[in-house]
Amino acid sequence: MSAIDANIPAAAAPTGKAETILAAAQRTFLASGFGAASMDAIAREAGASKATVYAYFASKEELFGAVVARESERYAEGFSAGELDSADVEASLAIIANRFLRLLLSPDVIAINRIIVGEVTRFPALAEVFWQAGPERIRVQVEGFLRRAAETGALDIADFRLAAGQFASLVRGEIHQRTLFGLGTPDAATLSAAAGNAVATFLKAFGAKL
Amino acid sequence: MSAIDANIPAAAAPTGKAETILAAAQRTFLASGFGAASMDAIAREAGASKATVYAYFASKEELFGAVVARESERYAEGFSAGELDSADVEASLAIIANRFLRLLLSPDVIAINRIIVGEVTRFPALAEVFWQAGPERIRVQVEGFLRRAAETGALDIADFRLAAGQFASLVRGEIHQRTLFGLGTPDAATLSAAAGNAVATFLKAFGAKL
DNA sequence: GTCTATAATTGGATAGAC
DNA sequence: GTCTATCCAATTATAGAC
Repeated sequence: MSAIDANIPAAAAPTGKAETILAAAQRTFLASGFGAASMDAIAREAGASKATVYAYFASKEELFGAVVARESERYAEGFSAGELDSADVEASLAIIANRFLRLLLSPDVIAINRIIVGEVTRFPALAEVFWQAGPERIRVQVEGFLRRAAETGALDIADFRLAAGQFASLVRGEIHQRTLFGLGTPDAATLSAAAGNAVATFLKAFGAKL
Repeated sequence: MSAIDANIPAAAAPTGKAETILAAAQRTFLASGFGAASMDAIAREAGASKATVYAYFASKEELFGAVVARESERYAEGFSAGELDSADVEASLAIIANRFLRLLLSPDVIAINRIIVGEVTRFPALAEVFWQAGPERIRVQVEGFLRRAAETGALDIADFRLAAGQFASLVRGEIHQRTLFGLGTPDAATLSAAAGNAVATFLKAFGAKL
């Protein structure tokens, strides 16, 4: 695996019936959204009857919650910045930016992002689950790297928390919004360029002056 | 009106029945989302019968499209950067950042943003309408200001389009995502601080070195 | 636990009177 | 154009057999 792969862990193969149903629900919800996904479709996708689905999950809402919790957990699971070389800041930031962007733009993450934003009025608690499992964990990783890198003298940062957020914002940039809106899927070159531009601007702002 | 007000034009008071229905549909869709808003509720909100609603709009989808188009049009209508003083770059950027952030975080814009993201699979065309009317128009305004400001020698920018996008990303920052996810509403002080932080970092990256 | 069949409700859309 | 009343399809949820 290349260093800039998104490194999203594959979902565990479903073992019991509950897992099968959960996996089917996940595919259906992520593909259609909460409202457009029917329990009929989920049962069909799982190769089970609706009654069986209801034997494991009391309602559509509960099933949805279980899917979101499960998928959120996977979100940032494979995202780390701990092993990166804090001496070579530019290269390490480029790796982080590429990983982050590939994770953010991966179809599953885009899909769950869309659905949570769309249903936040009906399911406010799920957004919190997603936030803690995803964006927050990533920000912590980035902040940790920035602190280590600053110790080598390569970065000049006063507020690490703020800087980590700004780095993430620069990396997300326009391309994340555009993908969320379904306006084209960037190819690998576009994506690497976006990551590079974000790192370049971040270093112009926070790179230590010689 | 203070210089940093979001300056969102109020919707025109509804005149005919069609306008009344459109306005009612807007309130209902923005409050509940597409799926959860029923034609019954919209008719009730408009003080009309469902049959009347269908006399003006052939289907729920068409009505939704009309609402999104109308609301998108209002989005960036009141956002301008044309009158700002390109000599005082920092102050002008602060004004832009504050206007932009207040616009982005206003309840109506957040609501329509959520609903478009949530329904992008079902209504891909609406996202394009929204993008052109909103984010794109704002980026153009920002890019125009950066070009004028660069002529005074206060900014050192190679790619204006990119820089405008990065400025917008820095301003949006974490706070926009958090608000979209319904995780708290920032007060005025938080908001001004966020705008200030974005401008400061942008100028560290692109301010002309003395 | 799992299925088939069905109840109960909701919600999009329309017919027909005025 | 507007209303009341209604149709019909879809969907959530469950009863009852095995």
